[in-house]
Amino acid sequence: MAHLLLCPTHTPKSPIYEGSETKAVPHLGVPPPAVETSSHHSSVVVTLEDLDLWNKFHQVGTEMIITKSGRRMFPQCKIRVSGLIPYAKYLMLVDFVPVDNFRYKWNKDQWEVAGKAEPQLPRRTYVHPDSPALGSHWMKEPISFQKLKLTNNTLDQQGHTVLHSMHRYKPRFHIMQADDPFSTRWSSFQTFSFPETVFTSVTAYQNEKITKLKIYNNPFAKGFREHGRNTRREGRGQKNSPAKGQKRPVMEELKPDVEELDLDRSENTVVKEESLIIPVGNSCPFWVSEQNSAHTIPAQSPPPGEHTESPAQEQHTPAPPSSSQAYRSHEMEDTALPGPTQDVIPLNEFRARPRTLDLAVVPEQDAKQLSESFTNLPPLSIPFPPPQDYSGMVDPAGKPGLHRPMYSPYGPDQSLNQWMVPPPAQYRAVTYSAFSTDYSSQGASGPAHGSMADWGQYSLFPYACW
DNA sequence: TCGCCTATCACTTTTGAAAGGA
DNA sequence: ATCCTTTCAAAAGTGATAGGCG
Repeated sequence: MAHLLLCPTHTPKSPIYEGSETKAVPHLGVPPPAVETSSHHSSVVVTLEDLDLWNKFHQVGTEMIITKSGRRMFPQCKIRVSGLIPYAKYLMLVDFVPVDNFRYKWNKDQWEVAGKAEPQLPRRTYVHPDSPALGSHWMKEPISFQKLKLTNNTLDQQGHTVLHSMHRYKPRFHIMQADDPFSTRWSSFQTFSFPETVFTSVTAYQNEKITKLKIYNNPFAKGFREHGRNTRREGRGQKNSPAKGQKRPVMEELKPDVEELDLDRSENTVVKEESLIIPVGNSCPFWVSEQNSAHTIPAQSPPPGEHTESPAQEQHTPAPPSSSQAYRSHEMEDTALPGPTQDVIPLNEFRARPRTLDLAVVPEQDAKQLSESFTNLPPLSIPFPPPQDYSGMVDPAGKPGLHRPMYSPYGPDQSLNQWMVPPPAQYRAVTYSAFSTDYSSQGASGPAHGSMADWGQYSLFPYACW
């Protein structure tokens, strides 16, 4: 199985966002050693499991089904972690951030921008049910977020991650050192994301290639794979949906194409090979990099069907660790809180502004870039306002026991001692209002964001879900 | 009419309790 | 009595599709 090693504080060039459709991420036979230097920087390394599978999906344009009742992700969010302190306890969290500020539609076998994104929903952070656990536990085997579910039900009370359909998102993995859930140590908070895991949320598959990939890689779809269209369906009318007439070929028709896609199921479950290791340095304030790189790398991924030009190809090769935003991580150092009006967050000040991190660094710039890369797109009425969020909001479902303040970094002691400790394997939605006090000003990540208020409520973990 | 969403279907895998054996 | 393995039913998950809704 291929691994993608990701180290904090380095942000190598993204292989992803620009039309990686036809280009595989290069697999390096001998991964470069993970770099760790100064003592105050973490040596935590995060590897994305099933990288080959993720790459296959990413090359086509990953779609994730979201349903009212909640749907698991496929491929799964699964990471391997190393470099943790074996006897320290950590929380493992996942949340999802929009990649850009657009709503998409599937038209003529490709994704197009359909308009401005919906206002962001209160973000939920999924907490791995094993949390908190010792570093040795997390490093023992890959960490699977198998039970994480995505939903489009804004009133969801199950603690599932609520997303908008037809939007693009990216999961972020957070590692937070915490001796117990009530004493979170912000100095050990780190965030990782993988460009390969960007996906478009849909309520029904749009791209048939994705459908094929899912069917041929997901064991739960075996029935469809082996029997093709159900007998029941054979008798049904032939109405096409949801993309009427453009997709839903029967399985017999799918097979050849599936082979064309070079699907190798065994590879996805057995093959393990180091393909790309991103060493981590210490000098790269990821946030700065992320911001500054926005002018060279569109913040949003292009339509999966779109090819990009030379920049995209460059991104498929291992780049100098400090040259990119894509493989970013966020580390919070145990330093003083930054001033509330800063636009750029030095790494060592991340502690105070964790939630501005991965947020779609989009608005106007993106709109421009998008219009360039989507040559076939109709004129967009841009600029679009930046993403919106509602930090510190309670669970919209209003389930009394499920959302509670989790921590308050700006409290007297910043001890973050309000983590809830649910029983393992149990969902629990929790809200917190970290940074809400001054976040409105922090949220503005650059001049492109005209409205501070829009960014102002962006929270990292509005609430967590167990 | 179009685009998106949802309930339902038939199937499979996963899960966990119960039973049995060492 | 404890631990391990096996069995099996229930639960959960899958994509496809008809039909609803705005």
